[in-house]
Amino acid sequence: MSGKKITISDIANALGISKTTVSRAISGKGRIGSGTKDKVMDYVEKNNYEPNMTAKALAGQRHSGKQRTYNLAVVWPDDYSAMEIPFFQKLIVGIAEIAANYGYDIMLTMAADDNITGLKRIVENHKVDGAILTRTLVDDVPAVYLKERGVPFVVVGSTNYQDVLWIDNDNYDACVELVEFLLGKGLKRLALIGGSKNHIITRTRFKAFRDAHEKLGLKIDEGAVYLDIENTSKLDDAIKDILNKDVDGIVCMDDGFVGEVLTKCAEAGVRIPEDIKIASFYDSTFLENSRPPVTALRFNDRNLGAVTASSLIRSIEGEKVSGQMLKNHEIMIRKSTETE
Amino acid sequence: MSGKKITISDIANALGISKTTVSRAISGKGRIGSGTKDKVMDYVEKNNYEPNMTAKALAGQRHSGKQRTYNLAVVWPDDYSAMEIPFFQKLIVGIAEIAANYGYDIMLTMAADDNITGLKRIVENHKVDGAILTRTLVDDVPAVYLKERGVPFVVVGSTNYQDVLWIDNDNYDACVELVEFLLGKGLKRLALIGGSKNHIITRTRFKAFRDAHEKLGLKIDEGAVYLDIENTSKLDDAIKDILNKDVDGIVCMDDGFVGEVLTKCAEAGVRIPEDIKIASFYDSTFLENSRPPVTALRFNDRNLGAVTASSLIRSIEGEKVSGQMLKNHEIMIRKSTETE
DNA sequence: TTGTAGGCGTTATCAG
DNA sequence: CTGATAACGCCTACAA
Repeated sequence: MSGKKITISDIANALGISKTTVSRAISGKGRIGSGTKDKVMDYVEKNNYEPNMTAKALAGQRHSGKQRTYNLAVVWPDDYSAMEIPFFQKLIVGIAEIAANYGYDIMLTMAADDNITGLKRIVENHKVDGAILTRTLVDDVPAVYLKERGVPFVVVGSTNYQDVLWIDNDNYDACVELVEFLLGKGLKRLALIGGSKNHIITRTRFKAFRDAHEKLGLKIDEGAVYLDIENTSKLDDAIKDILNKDVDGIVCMDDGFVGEVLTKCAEAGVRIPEDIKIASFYDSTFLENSRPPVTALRFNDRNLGAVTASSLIRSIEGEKVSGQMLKNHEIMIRKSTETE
Repeated sequence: MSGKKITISDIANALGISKTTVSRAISGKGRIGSGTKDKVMDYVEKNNYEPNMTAKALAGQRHSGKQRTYNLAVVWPDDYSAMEIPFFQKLIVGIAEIAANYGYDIMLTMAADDNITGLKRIVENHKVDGAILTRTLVDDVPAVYLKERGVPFVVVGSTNYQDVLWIDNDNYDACVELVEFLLGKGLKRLALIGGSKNHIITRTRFKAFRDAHEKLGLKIDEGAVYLDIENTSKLDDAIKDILNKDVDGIVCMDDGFVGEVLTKCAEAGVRIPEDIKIASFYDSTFLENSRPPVTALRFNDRNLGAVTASSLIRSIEGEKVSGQMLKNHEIMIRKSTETE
């Protein structure tokens, strides 16, 4: 248990060879005898040597001309509602895990829709090599800034901007599937509750909702679509409206809406699932344990984070990578949509 | 608009002085003639020189102690259960907000109980000026490491270690209050469900649970105390046990346990609050919206983060600061503990 | 296949 | 008040 940091010089001395050889053994570059290489790797393992990224970056500066920090920025939305969503938390765990494998560390910063001073400070002080935007916007100030500035970045979610690297779950397909599932149960009048239309995800989900109807030759009831629901009072109004409307199902775009819906239904004496079915486009433990448990789409957010991080890093290191859609959803069918 | 970065050597050459002098002019350290200093600063302005943080960090590595990165490390627990808890997310929002005010940025890293390689990498590469540990452990590997290493740090929560700066909510007082509230309603046989005994918070809560009983001249039923509940199957076993035991109330240490408890009670035909009352030592929107809503302790986590950050920064900047207990809890009384 | 030497940009030490 | 110089840990021509 050495509290001390071990360097390639230490290794070189211990093994009676030169720093160069050690460097080569570790980086894998240059010709080197497999015997010596094994010896070095062995020592590295036993004394758990960790390369000093700062020195690496400084040395690399000469040849690449570029300043490297081995840090990635992760940008979180700053609105209150996002704080309740475990999505961002899971995402960052996936990001951090992969980043660590590549020797990168994570800088976290918040950004409100138009306030990106935190991101700016980090970028302009050269504290990061690239950035991950964890939410895409229709009018995406952070993305525009990073692009202008020439900073490599990836967005999590789909985007309308050109030449922006993105990684997304197949939200569209998943939502279509879930709505088809509901319609297949014979439901005919579905209400929809969702958040800000400035979030791309809201538009994607809405489109999926509509398309699923059309696919089955049905039409949605525009009057039962409630978007831009961003606080409790708007939500309460929407729910009250819905309950007066003779719908047979309520689809929530996020798990955050569901609690209030369940509460209000119970207060109004509306039984779930007998009178109205409920489903959510995003799952959480809350929906799993609510009474009744609520049908929802589950994605692998941690994996999404992992893929995002590796894409960004590869892109930073000069590789040509392109956007991709991850297929990894699952419909968690629960009591809230049961038919007898 | 030269696309090239300019270094202190460039400045030195251009001005016909030495690198040392330039360095001094820029850092403000050491004696220097105001005339030369002005010349340098002038040149710096005109050619917008930007210091190379990487080189700074590397150089600082030797005379370790003085270099400033204006970064703080925030260490998150890496276990699966923590990912579901909004506490850490709220905490970091508070931290980031205050840090930004002081010009600091946040580096986020995960640490399992004994695996602190991420933290080590950050510290040994001199990427941060200090650290915040968001969970305290009985056997606290990260804290010991930082202390040995001489890195300023603050822990969120109480700790058994000496000379460690800590900031905590008044969990003990709050828990005592809640239990007294329950006992005051005439409940006599309370069960308790909690997580790992290696977490200080678990011990604190348990002690409060016991002390509240003693204060009223009552004794707890040791057989109805279930700790180290760390996965669903253990939880299910515990609940089954409890329901066979003729208790009149169940106290959960965290909101995460409550969902399962409600579900199992419903399945067993046990009515809340008529047959059994339920309360939680930690609140969340889940408890607010569950059926029935569950009585719980609410803390201001964001504020806790803010105070933590400002304590750390002041400590980094040489001020003498000491641990403190924040008084900011509230008992959210809800239907799950109603008496008719 | 391996070693030597010099440099990446900055700061601190020690002379002038 | 200022200037050489030696580190910080790593990388890579260029030699051997």
